[in-house]
Order: sequence, then structure tokens, then C-alpha cells
Amino acid sequence: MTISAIKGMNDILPGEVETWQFLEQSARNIFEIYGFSEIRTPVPEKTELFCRSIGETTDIVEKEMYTFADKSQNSMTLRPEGTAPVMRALIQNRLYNQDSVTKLYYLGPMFRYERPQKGRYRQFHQLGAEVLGVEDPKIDTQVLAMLHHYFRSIGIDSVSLQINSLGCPECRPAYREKLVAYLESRLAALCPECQRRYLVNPLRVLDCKVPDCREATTDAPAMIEYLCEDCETHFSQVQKHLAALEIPFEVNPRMVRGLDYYVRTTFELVTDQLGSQNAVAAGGRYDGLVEGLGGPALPGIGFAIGLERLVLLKGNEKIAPGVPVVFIAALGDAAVDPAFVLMSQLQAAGVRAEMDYQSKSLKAQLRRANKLNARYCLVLGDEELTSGQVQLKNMADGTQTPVSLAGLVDLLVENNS
RNA sequence: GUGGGAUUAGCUCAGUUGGUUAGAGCACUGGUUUGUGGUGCCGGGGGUCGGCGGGUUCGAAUCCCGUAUCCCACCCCA
Repeated sequence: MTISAIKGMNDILPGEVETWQFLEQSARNIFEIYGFSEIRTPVPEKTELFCRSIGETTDIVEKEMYTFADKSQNSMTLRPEGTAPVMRALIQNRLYNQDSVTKLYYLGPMFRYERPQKGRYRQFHQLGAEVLGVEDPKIDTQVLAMLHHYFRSIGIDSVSLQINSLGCPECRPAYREKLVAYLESRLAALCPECQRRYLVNPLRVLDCKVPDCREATTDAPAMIEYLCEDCETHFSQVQKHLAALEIPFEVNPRMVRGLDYYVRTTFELVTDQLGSQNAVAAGGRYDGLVEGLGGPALPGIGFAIGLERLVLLKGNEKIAPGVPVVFIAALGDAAVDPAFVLMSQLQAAGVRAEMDYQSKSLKAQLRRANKLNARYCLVLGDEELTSGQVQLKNMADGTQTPVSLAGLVDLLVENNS
């Protein structure tokens, strides 16, 4: 039996890794324009970090974390998301002391123990950004503008932006009571799952996908109708700024978050092209999180993009792999070593050169040159070695140019640039 | 955690109502033709039919049960 990768954890292979690199490089370019710096944190963290930030009763903490004890019996967890570790690093290293605004982005693998399916894996990758220290709604809009800019730059337009406000510790409790009372009056019409959770997590019921539940809750009270004055102002300012920047969006009063730390503005970029995994990016404001983790009372807002989902969206348009500039075919055993030296010289000079490492027939070598889509091809045999002249063949149009072996490197270096 | 589908060559898949030595295309490889490659033709290697356990049968790749993995959906999320 051969050894296979762990369930839900995938290799990223040549042919698809080019798409990843493109998406990552584009993100670095765009995020830098908006003043973000990269931060890299460890993959495992103390389990407590996630319990305290994400919330004890969330699905992630309750049943999806990769938690284990190390040899000293300390409980550690492979990070299931990126925000909490970044906040931990921010507090530990006092990054907030540099400036009144801290802008960070991260990129890396996350782990959740779920049943894998399209666009959802046990090891997956998130690309996220966080802004700390600004409560002004302009920063909410700024973050959304950057997200919008990024998606435009990578050529994905099949997503739409949905926003909502979850209120704050001032106004949410009162709303929550109203919602629970409403749900209690409709309890019989809800799906069993919602009947179980309406007390623990009533907002979740609004996001239920069972048609009957949606039907039964069409006139449920919405958080945005019960926002306190400050939250109301904040939310309307975000929308005003979005309109000013001509960023299309729609308000979805039923959108909720799976993590407990979110307040006020929340948002998702959704698509209809990935089956049931419709969220490609999501995020929101988390004003109490840093303080809750023992840091200063810093407001924060951020998002995370699911890279596997982004790759799936981008996937159709394959990014062509690099092609060799020149392929060297060796004719006869005596030419193999000189061909190898020539190839090495070309590579050392910065020219992408290829040959066949095994001694094959000339036909097989040339077939490989064609398969690799090399731009030029030359045959090196006894004749060429004694005369010092080779025929450089242009594979596209078939034309041949006589070139001296001595001048070949210079010619190709020039041609390459 | 709950459902549905799948598993046969390196890859994509056929294999009819169970019936002898299990097939195709691509890929790989040898030869040949074409000016030293792209085309055509002729050959070749490669599979104990995912694994294990069990059942039905004269006979199982084929039917049934268990188990593993993958995919898809639910749940949830990015």
C-alpha cells in the first residue's frame, strides 16, 4: 500500500501552483498600496487563545479544532483562523505602539476538522488583513475598497458584496431578547436544528438554509432595525462612503457570523459558482477582541479570503507555465557531455535551457523539445563539435540560423531579455 | 456528526442479463514515412479489476454485507 495524504489535505501541484502564486503576488502588491505589512505567526497556538476569542459555543471551537497535547502535556491547537493569532502577536509585541493605526496582512494554512467537500478542506489557506486602532467608519469602507480593488485586479467579477451590522454590546442584548421571543412564537415551524439552537445562538436561525425556516422567519425582527444611535450612525456612514467610492453592495440583514467576536459592520463576498460554499471572503469589525485577550482597548476590523475558493473561481483560465528558451539535442554518445556543459553554461548565464538527460534517440529528444514548447532547438553532434557551428532552429516558424558555439550564449542572453 | 455517488493501466474511462487468456483513448517506448520534431502506419511494456474480511454461485470486475479512501450534498464556514 502506498501512503496517501491525510484526508482533506491536498497537494498543490505544478500547473495549479501558478494560479496560487499569481493570486498571492497580486495580494501583496495591492495590500501594500493600502499600507499593510505582512505578519507571520506560528501554525499552532495555545488552545486557550481560540476558546477565548472565537467563542466556546461556536462550532469551530466545539467540534472542528485540531487540538492535542504536546510532550509536556500543554494543550495546543492548529490555528483554525488567522485573526486571533495576529491579535495575540500584536499584544505580545506591542505592535500598536508604532503608530495609532496598525495594518497587517497574513497568508497561510488553517485547519478545521470538517468533512471535506468542494471548496472546503481540513487544511485550507486564508489570506487576511486586519486594521487596528481606528473606530471611524471610513476604515470599514477602506478595507472593503481594498477587497474590491483586489478582486478587480485578479479579474474576478462574479462575486457580490453583502454587508450587515450586528450592533454592539449596548444594543445587541435587547435585540436578542426580541428575536428569541419572536422565535419562541414560531417554534413549531422551525427545523429541528433551529429549535435546538434558538436560545443558544438565535441569530444563527436567521441564516438557516432550510426553506421552511426562512419561510417562518420572513418578518423576523432584524438587528439593523434595533441599532443604538452610535451603531446606526456608524453603519449609515459606511454605506455613504461605499456609495461615494462607487463600490456596489447590498445590505443583507440576515447575514450573521460564525465567530463570537464580531460587532457592528460585517460583510461577505458571495458567489453562486461554488455550490454551497458561497462565501469567498468574509470579515467584520471586532472592537472588543484585543481588550478581551488582555491587550489595550483597540478597535479592529478585518477580513479573510478563502484561497482554495479563490483558486476555484479563477481556475478556468489556466496560467501558462514557463517554457524553455532553448532545447539542446545530443546526437551520438560523444556529444552528450558537451551538450550538458553547454546547457549548464546557458543556465548560468540566465537562459532557460533544457536537454534530455538520458541518452535517447534523436527523434525522442526532438519530440520532447516540441512537447516542452521550447522556442529554439539545436542539434549537437560530431559535425557541430568539430566545426564549432550549430544550426539554431526557431521552433515556431522552422527557420534555421547558423551560429558559432562561442557566440551562442551571448546571442541567447540577448534574445532572452 | 448525517445522507448520496464513486473506486478497473501513469491519466480519463468502457466492460452489455454474473461465463474462458480484462479493453479503448491519451501518455510512455521501439521501428518506419515525412528534409532533424508536430502527421500517418506497424509494434512494445504496464492492471492479481482499491484493500481486507465475509456471503450468494459450478463460476464474481460484475450481486450482497462490513471496512478504507475520494467526490458531492447537509451541518457549518473562508
